[in-house]
Amino acid sequence: MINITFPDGSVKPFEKGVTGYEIAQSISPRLAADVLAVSVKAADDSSIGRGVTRDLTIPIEKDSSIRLLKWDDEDGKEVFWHSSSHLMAEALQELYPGVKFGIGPAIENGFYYDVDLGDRQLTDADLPVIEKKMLELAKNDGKFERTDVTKAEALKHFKENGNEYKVELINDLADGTITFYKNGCFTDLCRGPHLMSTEKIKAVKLTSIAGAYWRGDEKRPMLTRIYGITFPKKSLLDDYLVVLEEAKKRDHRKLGKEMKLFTFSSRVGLGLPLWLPRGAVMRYVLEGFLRKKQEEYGYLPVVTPHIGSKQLYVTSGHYAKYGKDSFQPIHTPQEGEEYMLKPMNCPHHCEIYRNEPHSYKDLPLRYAEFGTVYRYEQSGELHGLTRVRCFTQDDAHMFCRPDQLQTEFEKVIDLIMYVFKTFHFTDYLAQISLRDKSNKEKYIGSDENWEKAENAIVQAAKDKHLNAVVEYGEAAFYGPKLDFMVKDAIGRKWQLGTIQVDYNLPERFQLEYTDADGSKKRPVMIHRAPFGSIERFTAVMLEHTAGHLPLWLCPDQVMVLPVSEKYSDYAKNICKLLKNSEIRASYDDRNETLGKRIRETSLLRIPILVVVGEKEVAGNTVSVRLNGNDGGSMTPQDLIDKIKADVKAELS
RNA sequence: GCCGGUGUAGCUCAGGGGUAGAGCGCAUCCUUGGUAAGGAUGAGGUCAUGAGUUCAAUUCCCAUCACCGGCUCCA
Repeated sequence: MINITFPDGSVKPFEKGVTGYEIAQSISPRLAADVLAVSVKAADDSSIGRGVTRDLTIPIEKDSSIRLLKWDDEDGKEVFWHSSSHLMAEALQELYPGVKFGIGPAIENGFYYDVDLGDRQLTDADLPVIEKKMLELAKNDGKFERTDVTKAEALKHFKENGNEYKVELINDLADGTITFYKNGCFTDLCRGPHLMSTEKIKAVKLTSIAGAYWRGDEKRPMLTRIYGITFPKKSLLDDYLVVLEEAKKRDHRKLGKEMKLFTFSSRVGLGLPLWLPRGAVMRYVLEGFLRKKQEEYGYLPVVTPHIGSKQLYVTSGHYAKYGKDSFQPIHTPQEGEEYMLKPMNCPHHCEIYRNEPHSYKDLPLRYAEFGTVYRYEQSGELHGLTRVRCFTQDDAHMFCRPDQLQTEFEKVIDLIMYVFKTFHFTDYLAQISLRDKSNKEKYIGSDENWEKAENAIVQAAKDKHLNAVVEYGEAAFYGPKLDFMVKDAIGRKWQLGTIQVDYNLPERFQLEYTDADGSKKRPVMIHRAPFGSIERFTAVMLEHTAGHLPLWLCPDQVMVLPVSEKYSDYAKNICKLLKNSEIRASYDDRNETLGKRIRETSLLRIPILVVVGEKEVAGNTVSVRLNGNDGGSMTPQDLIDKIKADVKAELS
């Protein structure tokens, strides 16, 4: 007998070799019907992990803690979707004989499979056909059969059916750990785990077709990637489709149009946003918000030009690394002169540092600038305001002594946390990017400095109780970094805030300070941007709020509507009164019905609506509507006080 | 840059081998309104661009460009 420990801490004895499925059956038939996989952690396993997800049919041989995974469990969903990708592969194999398979994993919302269909091209019209086939195959209750094979057997199998992609994958594997899974007539190289059978898959939606390079390498063949999602119940699919529709309504490109914030023009050029008056006002408010906070944190404002001589970027090293993929140099009437649009602000800030000699007592120096930069992003990568060719970084560079690095870093984390808290970005991902230690020659700077910087970041994150993930090999070539990612409406992650340590530029620009003993030392540089860029931040914020910006940030905080033209003058006066108190207000006395003007104000997402008519004029009051709800009647001064108080509360 | 899709009025979209439609928006007029669309009239389009097939192309074919979904990239 062995002891099985359940998540609630209870322990039950079972026969040695009992399967997860049998355990579920012993508890209840309902559980046995719902369970998808089992997470097992042997009692003698001292590793930190939560256990290994396994097939329900694999015998458990030792005392273990287990979790029976159902649909509600993220791990359960992963198994479900992974098995779904095999089901799709089976359908593809039946529909398109000779298809070759790459990889087919579960992803955050569903799964995909990369396939090589030879000369055949799939279009959206083929997706329903594949969906139908999948459901048909699923109904046949296709069991997943697991077999252990040797590397030689595995290679033989895939060489025989001519699948060079799987052969390549197997060649990278160690012998002895290879498993095959078979469902219906489809056999795949796969580590598993899988469902017991495909019959649990009751609803299928294939969402899109895309090209994807084999193994993510743009020099290798491009496979067809088919994305899909499946559910154990039809109603769950319907719910999901509704959520997707809702998410599309929050798309910042749509909101930007509706709220008249920004636009694009092909005549101006690709990826070059045009900020409309309302967007520009919002942008100024956003900048002011950060400018004020940065002043508290001891930042010094600087302003630098939008271009710099080519020599500047040769010095910084960016020309050699990125020159040919950038906007190309600007040639002037003067022979031999070349200028470049600035792709980043740091070289300019380094030159500001060099303007005068510095003492160790002056440091840290923090130069801040809303610096507009120009980057020639690949055309296929441009995306609304999240990826553009001209954008404004809320940039700052700290020049500090090595012993100040960690403190400075922590202060930046504080600032970024303040920004995220103000915008209610609670669901962010913090990622520490460190060196790939097996490949140190890729990085610039001494081993010792890297160690110090990496430790400082890890320690700072720990001190600030950041729940950060560590990624090795993701560091920039010049230093490690800490990035903050926030998801958009449909779950794509975008990097917003970033803090990067840099040993490279101080070296290249020969930056120095004089230490206490009179010797010349090299400062460490920190790049940081809490928003990342105003453009991307605006995009993500719009999607988060569905366009309902916080009151302090709204381009128009108040719209004053006279009931009829008779009360226009009163409306104008109210508007003026609000403006005198630095409240952003407009009035709309167009020849339209009140109902219509209210509707348009709502579509612009102006939060406070003031209606004035006969009653209000008589009593010198305003009738207030707040985000669509009746806010009652009050004096203009009461309204001003209320707005001031609300704004203050939002920013506290 | 690569793979797939889309491109019709300012916006959202319908249509289809015989040179175009709706709603919203815009303009003018009527209406002077009480909390999410008042009424009438009118102006707007080289049907993305360029070649080709055809008696005839906005429609079919090809190329280019832009946008959308991915991939690669992202100082």
